Amino acid sequence: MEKDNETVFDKIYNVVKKIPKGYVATYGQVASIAGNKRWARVVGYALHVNPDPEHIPCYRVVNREGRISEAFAFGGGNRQVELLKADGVEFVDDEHVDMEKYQWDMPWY
DNA sequence: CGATTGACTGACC
DNA sequence: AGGTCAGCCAATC
Repeated sequence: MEKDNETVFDKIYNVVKKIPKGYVATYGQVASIAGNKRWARVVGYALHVNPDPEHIPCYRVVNREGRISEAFAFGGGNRQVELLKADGVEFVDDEHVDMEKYQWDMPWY
């Protein structure tokens, strides 16, 4: 059933793809769903390699502060903020997302 | 195979 | 309140 050939990265990608539009998730959140909360670093690394940016909305993944990492720059710095706004996500600051309202509450988990 | 890195988090000062 | 240190895990060189 589960393919052992899949790495943690693939699991993380799968979780990121599951993030509903209009919501954001934290690295620790994604890591927790992927398998272990301690994979927060791995999640960051996984998105860093980001083999499929078109299918992996990495811009919906933010750090625990609700802010997008500077290293994102996978499309142009603050560009991710614009994408999140387009999804209906509100910002408390130019770089901080309103986690209280838009953080993924994963209803099926 | 061993050492280093990394888009994080939490705790401590 | 804000900055710094250490810990965690997997992938890469």
